[in-house]
Amino acid sequence: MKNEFRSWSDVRIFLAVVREGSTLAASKVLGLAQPTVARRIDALEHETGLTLFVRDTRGFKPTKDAMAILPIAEAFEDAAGALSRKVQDLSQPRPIRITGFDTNFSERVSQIFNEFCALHPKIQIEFLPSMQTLDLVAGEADIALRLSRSPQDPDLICRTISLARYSVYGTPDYAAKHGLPTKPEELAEHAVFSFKRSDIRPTLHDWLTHYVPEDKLARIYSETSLMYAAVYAGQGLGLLNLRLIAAKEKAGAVIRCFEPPAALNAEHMVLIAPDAYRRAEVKAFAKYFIPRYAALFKD
Amino acid sequence: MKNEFRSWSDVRIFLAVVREGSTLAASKVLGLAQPTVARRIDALEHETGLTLFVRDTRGFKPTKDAMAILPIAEAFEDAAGALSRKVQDLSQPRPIRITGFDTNFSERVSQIFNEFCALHPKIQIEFLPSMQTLDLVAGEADIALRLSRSPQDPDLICRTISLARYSVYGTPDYAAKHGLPTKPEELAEHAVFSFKRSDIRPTLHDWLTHYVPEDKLARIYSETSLMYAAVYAGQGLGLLNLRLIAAKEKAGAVIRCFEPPAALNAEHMVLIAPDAYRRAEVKAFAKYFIPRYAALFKD
DNA sequence: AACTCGTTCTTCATATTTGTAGAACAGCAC
DNA sequence: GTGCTGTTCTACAAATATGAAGAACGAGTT
Repeated sequence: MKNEFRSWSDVRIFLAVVREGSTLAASKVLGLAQPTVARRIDALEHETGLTLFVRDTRGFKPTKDAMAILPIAEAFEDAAGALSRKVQDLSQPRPIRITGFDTNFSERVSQIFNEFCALHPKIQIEFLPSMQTLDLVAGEADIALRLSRSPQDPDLICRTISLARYSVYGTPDYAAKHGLPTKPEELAEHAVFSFKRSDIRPTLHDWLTHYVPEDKLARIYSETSLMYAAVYAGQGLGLLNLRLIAAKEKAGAVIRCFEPPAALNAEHMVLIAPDAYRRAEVKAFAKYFIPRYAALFKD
Repeated sequence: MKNEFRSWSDVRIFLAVVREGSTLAASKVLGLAQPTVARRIDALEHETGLTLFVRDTRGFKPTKDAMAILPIAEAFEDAAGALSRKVQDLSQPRPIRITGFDTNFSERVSQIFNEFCALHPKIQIEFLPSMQTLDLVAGEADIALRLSRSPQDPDLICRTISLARYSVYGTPDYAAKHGLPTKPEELAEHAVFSFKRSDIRPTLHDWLTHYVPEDKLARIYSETSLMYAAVYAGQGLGLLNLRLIAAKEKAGAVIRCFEPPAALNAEHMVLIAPDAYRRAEVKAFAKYFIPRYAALFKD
C-alpha cells in the first residue's frame, strides 16, 4: 500500500461540495473562497486519479465514484466529530484532587481551600486524605502535600515548603513525676508512645525502637492524633512534629527533651503532576494555594 | 457543537509524532521538514486548546491528553486506509459491459471486439445481448448499441452510426405463388409474419397490425431470427431491416415490396454512460470500436 | 427579449506555509 | 573532558495556497 492518501483536509471540502451541490455554496458553508474549494477538489481528483464531479454551469454533480467514496468521507467526519467531543471533554474543568496526610488538612489550610473555592465557584476540589503515597505520575491525584526523606520523581513539579523536624516531647506534669530524657539513649527508661501502621513506612518508629525495644514501648498507635493526645495527657513521651506542636510548646504545655535529630528531618513539599499542571484550573489553584500555604510554615 | 475541528491533515502529523517520538523522526517518515512538523503540532495544540506534547531536547513526549486522543486519530487513519483501498478498487480496470440486440453482435462486429481484445489483453469485455433496454444511467451497462425512434437521455454520450430502415420482403418463390403487395394497404391479402415480445416495445408489430388485424397474421414470433428464417423459407412476408438483409436482397434471395415507410426509420446509435466513459479502458474501447463499427454501416 | 441569479473559471496581488541553514542544547560514547 | 548524534528552535527566502474581482455562461423569470 505505497500510495497512501495524504490530504485529509480535502475530504472535508469534498463532503461540503457533495452536500451543497456547488463549489460556491460549499465555499459559503466552509468559510472559504469559491476558487479555493474548486482547487481543493481538483487536487483531490488528481490525488485519487478519479473524476469525482461533472462540472457545469449549474454546479458540481458527484459521479458514481464520488458516491462510492462518500461513506468513507463520512467516516472521516465521524472521527472529526468524535475528536471535537473528546477535546471538549478533556478541556472540561475536572475536580482538583489533592492528597496528603490527614494532619496536613488543618483548619488553617482548609481555610485557604475555602477562600479559593469562593473565588472560583466553578472549580471543585476533591480531598484524598491518605497516609499512603498516591502515585501522581499515574494520575491517582493531581497535587500532593508530602513529607519525604527521599528524592522525588524528577517528572513531578516540586515546591519545598519547609523542613519538618521531630523531637521527643513530654508534658510538665510527666516531667514532674518522672523527669525527662536529655538524649535518645535515655528513652529506654521512660514510657514512650509510638505510631506504626502496616501501610506506612515506619521511619519514626524505627528510630524509636533503635533506643527502646518494641516490646518495651508504652503503646503503639495507628492514628497519629491519638498518639499526640496521649502525650498531651501526660501519660508518656512521644516523637512529635515541631511545627504541629509549636503553639503548645510556646505555651509551655509540652517540653522538648532534646534537639531534633537530623536523621528525622524531612522535606515538606507540594508536588504537582505535570499533566495536571497543564490544566488551567490546577495552575490557578497552585498559584493561589502554594504561597499562602508556605506562609503558614514561614519561620 | 459550534467548535468543529477543521485541520484534519494535522491528525496525520500528530500520529507520526506520537509514533516516532520526535518531530525530526516524524518529519522523515512524512517527507516534510522538521520545522513544518513542529509548526503543525503547535497549530493542532492551539486549535484543540490542549497540550499534546512535552517538548524537550530529546523529543516530543505525548501527554495523557495526547494518549486520550490517539484512538480517535487512529480512526482517521483507518478511514484514510479505507479510502486508499476504495480508490485503488475504483481505478481497477473492470470489464466493459456492452449491451444491444443480439442481431447487433454479428460476425463482423464480433471481429472488431476480438481485434480490440488482442490489442489490450488486460481489458475484459462482457456482452449483455438483450432485447430489453438496459439503463445506462443507472449503471446496468457501459455501452449500448441501439436502435431508437425517440430522443435519448441527454446525459448519455451518443454517436449516431446510421439510419436503420425497414420494409416488407418476400422471396421470389413466394412472389411466384401469391404475388407481392405494392403498398401497405395490400398486406391484408398476404401471409404476414410479425415479431412481438411482451418486454419489447412493439413498434414494428403495431405498424403491421394497422394494416393486418392481429388475428389475421400468419404467425407471431418472439425471436427475430426465427421470423427472418420464416421469410427466407418463402412461407410469407415480413418486415425486415434493410441493412441486415442487404446481401440477400442484392443476391435476389428476397424482394422488397415497397419503399421503406419513414415512420419505421430508427436512429442506429452507440450510447455510452458518462460515468463509464471516464474509465480509461472504456474511452480506449470507444475510440477503437466506434469508427470501425460505423464503417460497417457506411453507405 | 432582456434581466437576474447562481454558477464556474481566470487572473493577479497577497497571505500563508514550507523548506533550508544554522544555533543551541542535552545525552552518550570514547 | 571532547566530540558525536539526535533533538528543538529561530530566521529568512522560496514555494504555495488563498482571496478578490470580474468575465462568461446557462437557466429561469419578467
